[in-house]
Amino acid sequence: MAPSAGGGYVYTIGDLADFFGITHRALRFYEDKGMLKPRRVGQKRLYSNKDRTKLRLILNGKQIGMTIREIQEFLESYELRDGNDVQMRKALAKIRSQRLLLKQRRESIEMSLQELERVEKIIAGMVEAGTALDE
DNA sequence: CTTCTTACA
DNA sequence: TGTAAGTA
Repeated sequence: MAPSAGGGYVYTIGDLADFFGITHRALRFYEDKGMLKPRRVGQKRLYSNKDRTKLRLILNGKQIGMTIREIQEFLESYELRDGNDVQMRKALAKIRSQRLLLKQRRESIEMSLQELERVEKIIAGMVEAGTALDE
């Protein structure tokens, strides 16, 4: 992470990828989607602290279950600095619906687990009793 | 289809 | 870097 003339830090694509634990390809993917616009110096991309913040927003968005399109919209209003309230309300709604979704999945998984356990006991009992052997 | 990852040239 | 194939 090299400091720029202005005092702000700049990052290479590898710096950011390592920092956030993603690949350079993901960064290019987001760039193709117009969510990141790193400054170019020749071939190289140089990311500013602002880019880093945007990437964090993208990753946070992913974590709460936003689609790329939703994140794009979120970033748009973030950049425009308007609709901040609306923006946060939407994010909050997304968080709540995602929590509900994950809880439902957990319920479903727990039911599957219980069913598996039930069947496992039956089969284990058969094996132990020799009932499973066909003869 | 979406959202990347991996890999090759 | 473009592309293609694989993934979940």
